[in-house]
Amino acid sequence: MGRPRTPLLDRERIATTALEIVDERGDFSVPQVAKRLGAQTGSVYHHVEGRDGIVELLRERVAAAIDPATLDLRPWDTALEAWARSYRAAFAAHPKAIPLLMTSPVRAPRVLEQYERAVALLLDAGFAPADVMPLLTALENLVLGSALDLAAPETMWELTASSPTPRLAEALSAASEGRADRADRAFEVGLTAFMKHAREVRADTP
Amino acid sequence: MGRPRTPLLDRERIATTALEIVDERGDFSVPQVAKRLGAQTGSVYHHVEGRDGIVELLRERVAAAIDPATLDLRPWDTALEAWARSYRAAFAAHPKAIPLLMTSPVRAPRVLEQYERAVALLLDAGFAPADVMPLLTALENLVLGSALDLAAPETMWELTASSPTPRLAEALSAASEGRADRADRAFEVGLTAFMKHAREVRADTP
DNA sequence: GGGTTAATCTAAAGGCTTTCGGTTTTGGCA
DNA sequence: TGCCAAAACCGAAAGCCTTTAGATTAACCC
Repeated sequence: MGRPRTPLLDRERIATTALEIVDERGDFSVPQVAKRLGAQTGSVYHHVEGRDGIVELLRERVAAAIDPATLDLRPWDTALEAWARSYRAAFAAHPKAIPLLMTSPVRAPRVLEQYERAVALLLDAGFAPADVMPLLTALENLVLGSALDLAAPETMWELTASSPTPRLAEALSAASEGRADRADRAFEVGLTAFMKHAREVRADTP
Repeated sequence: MGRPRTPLLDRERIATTALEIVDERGDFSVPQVAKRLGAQTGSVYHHVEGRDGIVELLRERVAAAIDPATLDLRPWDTALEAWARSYRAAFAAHPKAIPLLMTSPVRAPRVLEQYERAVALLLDAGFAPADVMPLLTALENLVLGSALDLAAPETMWELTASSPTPRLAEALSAASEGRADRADRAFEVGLTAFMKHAREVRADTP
């Protein structure tokens, strides 16, 4: 009891452990984190703003894997596309964490900076100021929607050949892929559509 | 105590009450539902498969507002676009419920039927069988991603003029809309992009 | 060296989910 | 009509969880 010679806890270790648990079980609790770090439940609250604080830490941790260098690429469309892929890949690396993190968007300073640079990228590329936010928001929606898809269990589309939905079954078997492949292809479709549209919007901007 | 003359609980009333609470507070608990219906907590479990069962009920309830008649429209692109709008509107009607419902997609029979018909719509319109699921999944991602956006609090983009992200602030003020407007416009951007791409895919199909 | 701050523990309140056994009513069937 | 299984509810309890508060000891700064 009392203060230990070498600290047991800090935000870093709490975040790492919580993410570890989430990767394993799809969820976490404060007592679970504490136990794994050899501490008591209450002690965790000295380092973190409650359970929600830990979730926010996880959001930042996962989003830290988004590669900011993608936004240095040129031309603008190459950069934007690479950024979107990196954004999605960051979440795909922790599929079990997605339901926990998706409910509110990432707005850590680290990511806000990237939005700033993405805005600059589009403005400098000649987009009209009023077009920029709707486009970036649509891209974010695409990324997050696809990430959500990645967390959906396979069994959702498990249909027998004799199901009452023969044409759905037909379309599923025509794709003949696992759910990861299907999720990837759907993301590619959405991204292709978005990029094409973005290029047209820019071409139509005086 | 004992069985009451007129039942206090049934799945219908439980779902209605839970949705009511979620619309007010953004979340619900079984004791809250029970109390509002004048019953004890444990009694609820006689009608429903635990708390998760209630969430599934809410998912179905909200998705029931998707208008299946949209899929009767022709030509195919008018139908698909109307369906997507109706799909999103169903969730938009309960913004506070979105975080609770988004974590796994709706796969109630009622909605599965609509997927079946959407598949038929695209196949009959001349799409290649292998293209259908990726397209529909991408559309679903777009709808769910945009719904998620709808649930995000305004404060997320609250930036002062003197923020360290001047160009983001510039783009936000150029749009000069509330968050609901911005979410709507982003959905429109995504939907426009998707529909245009879908038409091209079909045009390229032999 | 002494006082302040930091990190931990113990303890407890209050909420949640879920299960179980008891009690009363209902509805079908002999 | 009378009986009995099933249905619907209550009461209670187990075992989680989140969060707060006070006590205890170590570290740090002057």
